[in-house]
Amino acid sequence: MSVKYAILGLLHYKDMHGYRVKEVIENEFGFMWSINYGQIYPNLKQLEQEGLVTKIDVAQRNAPDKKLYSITEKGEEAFTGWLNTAPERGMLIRDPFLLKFVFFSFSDKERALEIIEEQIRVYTADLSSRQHRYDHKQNENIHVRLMRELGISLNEMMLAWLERAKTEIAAEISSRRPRKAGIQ
Amino acid sequence: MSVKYAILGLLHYKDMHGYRVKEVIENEFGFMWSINYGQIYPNLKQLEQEGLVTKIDVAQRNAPDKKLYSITEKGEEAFTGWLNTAPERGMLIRDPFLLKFVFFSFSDKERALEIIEEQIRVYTADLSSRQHRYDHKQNENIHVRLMRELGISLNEMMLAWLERAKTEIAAEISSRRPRKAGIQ
DNA sequence: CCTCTCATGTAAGACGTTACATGATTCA
DNA sequence: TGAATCATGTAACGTCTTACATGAGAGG
Repeated sequence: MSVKYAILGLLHYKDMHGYRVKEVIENEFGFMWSINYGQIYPNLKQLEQEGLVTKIDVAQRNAPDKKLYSITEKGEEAFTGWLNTAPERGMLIRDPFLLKFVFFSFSDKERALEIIEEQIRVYTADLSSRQHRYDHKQNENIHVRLMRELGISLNEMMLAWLERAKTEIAAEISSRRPRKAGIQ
Repeated sequence: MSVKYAILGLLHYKDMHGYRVKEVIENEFGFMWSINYGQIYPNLKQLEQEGLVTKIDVAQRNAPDKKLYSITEKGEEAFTGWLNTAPERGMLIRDPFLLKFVFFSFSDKERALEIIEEQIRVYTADLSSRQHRYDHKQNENIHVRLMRELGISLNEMMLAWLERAKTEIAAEISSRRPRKAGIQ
């Protein structure tokens, strides 16, 4: 949907080839975006056909040739237009863990707790890598810095919530008061 | 990907028809899931073919007929198997606003602030409707209650972050120290 | 020698969204 | 009369993921 504009935005910042685009998106937008070559290369081709970017082949000595893309004036206009428009739809979180979580009342409680603990480990690792990245890169650009802070806040909030969930669910197990499950 | 299991999970809780499935998903998983009939009806058909659910037609007097689906034993097994398996991939947030946000260093600062303010209004409205739902529904099921709390926490965190972002960006504008933009 | 990184691509399939079609009843 | 709610569905179109294919150079 907006992969196109994400690429355009990166090319607006500097010329890049497809491989680098993926790298930057993974490093910078990794917590909110996933991308793969099956999206990048066809999109770059399409952007070129639409006249929003141009391509030059660059030969390299000790690495494969690459195709450097630059944004055109028409591309700049498209990008600016998109940027100044209010975003279409709101945030969507897709997390297979959260979906399972809602149904944990129907599952073996001990197994549910195990999965929660696994998840805590995952988020803890995520948080420390984000923290590390935040501390060890210069956060010169205010927007990029704020985004990194958001990633950290999100992670911290999830962890706090998971710990609370774990405690409450564990308490329910030990007090053995099976209640009727009820969604809505 | 797991729409199938979401439906199975709801049918595990009680018999439902497609229309109701959508309603429940929107109300309960609304902040992490979006769904439409184009997904539900074909999925129900497929689940039936796989023998995971069965269907009965129910005639109604003052409303159109409906097709009530029930989970089968095979369906229960499939659901339990899925539930006890560690979730595949991690959380993915898709938010067109956040994507724009990263690029706001390239945009007209005043316009960027306007968009941020719009976003604050959106999240404020979201929060109060979630708060309202939390206060006015019985939260008998611990997992459903915890999920609602997560939604509220998420909302509060986003608002706090947006307010901070707004203040910092406004401060930058008034101090007029244009810095070089830099992603990584 | 084997694996990693660099680099570009395609094809098939899964998944999701939008828009349309139908039609009765209820409520203002 | 018109809109909203209840209810089911499909077709077309987009988007995303997975898996494959290719190949050179660097480093252990």
